[in-house]
Amino acid sequence: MGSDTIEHIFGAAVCVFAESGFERARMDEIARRAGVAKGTIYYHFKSKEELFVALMNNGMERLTAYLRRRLAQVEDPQEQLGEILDAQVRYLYDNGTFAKLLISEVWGSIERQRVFRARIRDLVSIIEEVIRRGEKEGSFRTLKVQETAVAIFGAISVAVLQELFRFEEQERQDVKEERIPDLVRNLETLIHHGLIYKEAE
Amino acid sequence: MGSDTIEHIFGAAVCVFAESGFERARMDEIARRAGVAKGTIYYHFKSKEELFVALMNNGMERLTAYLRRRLAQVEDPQEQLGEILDAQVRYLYDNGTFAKLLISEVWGSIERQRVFRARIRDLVSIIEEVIRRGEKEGSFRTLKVQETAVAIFGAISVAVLQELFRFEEQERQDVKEERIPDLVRNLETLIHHGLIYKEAE
Amino acid sequence: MGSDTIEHIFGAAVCVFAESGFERARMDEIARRAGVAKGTIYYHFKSKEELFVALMNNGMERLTAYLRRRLAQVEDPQEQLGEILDAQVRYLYDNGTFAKLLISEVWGSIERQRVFRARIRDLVSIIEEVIRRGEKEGSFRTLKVQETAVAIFGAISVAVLQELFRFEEQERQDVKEERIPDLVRNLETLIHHGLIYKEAE
Amino acid sequence: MGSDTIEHIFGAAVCVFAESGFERARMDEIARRAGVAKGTIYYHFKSKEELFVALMNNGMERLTAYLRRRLAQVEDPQEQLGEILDAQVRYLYDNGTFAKLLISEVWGSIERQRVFRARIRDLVSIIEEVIRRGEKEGSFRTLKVQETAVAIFGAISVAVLQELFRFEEQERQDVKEERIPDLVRNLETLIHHGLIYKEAE
DNA sequence: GATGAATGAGGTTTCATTCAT
DNA sequence: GATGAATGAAACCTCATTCAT
Repeated sequence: MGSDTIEHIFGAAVCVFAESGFERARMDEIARRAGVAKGTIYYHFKSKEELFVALMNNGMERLTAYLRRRLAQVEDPQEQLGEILDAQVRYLYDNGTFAKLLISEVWGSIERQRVFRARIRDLVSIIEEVIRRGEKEGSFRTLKVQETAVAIFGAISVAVLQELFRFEEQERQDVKEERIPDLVRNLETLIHHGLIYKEAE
Repeated sequence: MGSDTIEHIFGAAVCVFAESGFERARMDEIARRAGVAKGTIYYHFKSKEELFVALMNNGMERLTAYLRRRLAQVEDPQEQLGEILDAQVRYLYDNGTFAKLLISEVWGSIERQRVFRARIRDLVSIIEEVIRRGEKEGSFRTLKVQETAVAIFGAISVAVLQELFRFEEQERQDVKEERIPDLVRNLETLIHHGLIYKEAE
Repeated sequence: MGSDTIEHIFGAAVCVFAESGFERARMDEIARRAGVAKGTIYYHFKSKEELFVALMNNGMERLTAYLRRRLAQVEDPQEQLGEILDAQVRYLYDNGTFAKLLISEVWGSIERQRVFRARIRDLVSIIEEVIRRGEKEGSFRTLKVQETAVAIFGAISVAVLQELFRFEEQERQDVKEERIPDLVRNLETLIHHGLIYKEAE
Repeated sequence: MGSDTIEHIFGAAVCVFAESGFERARMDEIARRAGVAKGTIYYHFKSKEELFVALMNNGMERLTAYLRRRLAQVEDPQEQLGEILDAQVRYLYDNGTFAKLLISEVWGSIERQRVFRARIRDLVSIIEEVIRRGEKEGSFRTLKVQETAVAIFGAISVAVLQELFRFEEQERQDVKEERIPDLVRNLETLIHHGLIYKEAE
């Protein structure tokens, strides 16, 4: 069936793009792994670039949706921040390929940032909203909302990525259930309360 | 003088690599901007890869040295963390090209992480040392040292990068002196004290 | 009705072939403009080549038929030559797309000349017959019949083509009724009497 | 030597383009026949298109120069027209590959006509000048100058092309010295005096 | 030390054609 | 009769690297 083909292409593409990066990824390899002819990819996507953009949009939309779903489950801003941390760590950990691409291909290139501007906005603004609500409520410190949200996003992403690079695929699955809560707890403490034990004033 | 040639090549290479990324960067373009023939680059560097590695090592060494120098100027761990924040923000802001490469080419690729493992260790361990000292002293919270250091590194890098992408080259110089302190102050508060205004217990 | 489909395909094909030339013409585009699926074209024509040949044969047959019809209306060889001139100019002018293909795809390629040999013969021999009749009657100069016929054919075709390229589609319709007689009159004088005003002897 | 390489590429390109037409001509084949690597062609010419344009400009410039040289040898407009006929027939006959390309690729395509507009103008205007001089002198009939020049150009080109297609390469060389004068004489009579033996009035 | 013409493997993309529905 | 998703051969072009000067 038609939709099946696209699924296969998507599946193969995430892997190959993540393994090799956008430039080094070869359409041949994507086709081979998807079990379709090279031409078939071009029947569905105009170019390598378009395939990549479709893929990343898909991944970012799903991450956004997942974050919003998790967010809806709690009311208190502090708890919401916790949910976001846990959700983002979990999603990036489970979609390691996507995480790599997000950092290396989207975050580090101005052209790509332009292409994905809207989706990045969506993602960052979820964190922003929580920060704003916390501030209004009086439980959060007053900070530059956007800068802070981006920094939090960066802290989580880079931390997860580093973690992913430390273990090989198989090993990762084994330790996953103990590593994720650890990671989340650590980031949560850092972001909630900071490094300094007791505030001076 | 011969060393002059290498300087020119280095200067051109950082720009081109940062503008286009490693893969898309063309040796032709580097040669053109350096004002030398393509063969000359190959006389000094065995390959594109080697040129890139030399370049990044250089940049990371300089960042490391700069951080250490700044660190030596204060004693208190909390102030040291402040110095690191300011130093890293400033260096990445001033070397925007290098910052981009650090995120997109080094941080996001496992092969590159392997190549630069030692330098990354150096960089991250500076933050780690400060955290350990703060903990021992009792003024810092007890956290997973490495994970925290990486998260802080990520928070700073992504925040600066985002900032860099918001302004064009020229404009950047104009607002630099007011933006950097703003950025640093915000990151400092976040990392020192976290988002939550008052600790519950 | 089925024949309707073929009409649509033919109509789209002339346009696309003429706009892009045989090689650059894409079956996709022909199908799109004909309002049918690509497979439908292949249901009716074995290949792109076959579609093209069918198309050109059709056009050449119609030109031949038209020339013969016009020729039958007058008796005198000189008048017949005039009729041919007028008829060929008119037909090529009205079927600009066909005219282009005749020059670029049929006339300029030996393989195509082989394929259309018979039709080209038909076309050229109409002119040849008139020349022969004129010679026999004594009113025409004695010349190499075939070479002369081909030269006349070329003069008319290239002149009309040049004219067609000078005006855009719409504009062409507006000036058509004044340009065609002008063109014909000029060619007629040239071919009937030559450039030289008074023969020496 | 460098210039040698370009000569080889040019030589191979005319042949391949003429044999197969622009679209079907393969760069691989041109490279093979030129005895260079494919990349070498791209080192000297940015694209297939650019190679083709360079080639045709070269050919048209040489034809123009040759026509002007021949023209300068006689004074009388009627003799000049004869020279042009002889020169053009001879050049196209000797450069059959170029002749084919002129008709099929340049003359029959509006895009190409645009690209070569200036060179085509040069070529046609040589004939125009002779016609104008003849008119002024009173020895030539008054006709639309441009249209007439184009028609003459077309008559000659198509006639030569047809002749070229009738003989294979080798055979052509053998009959060349008797065929060219025949062709020229016939065209000369046609264009000088027209088909009609005696003017009626 | 420095040059730049030449290389050729390798990549993306195109598109006529097929075939199961 | 008609469809359109799928194919894969083939073409253009890129560019890191080499080497004779």
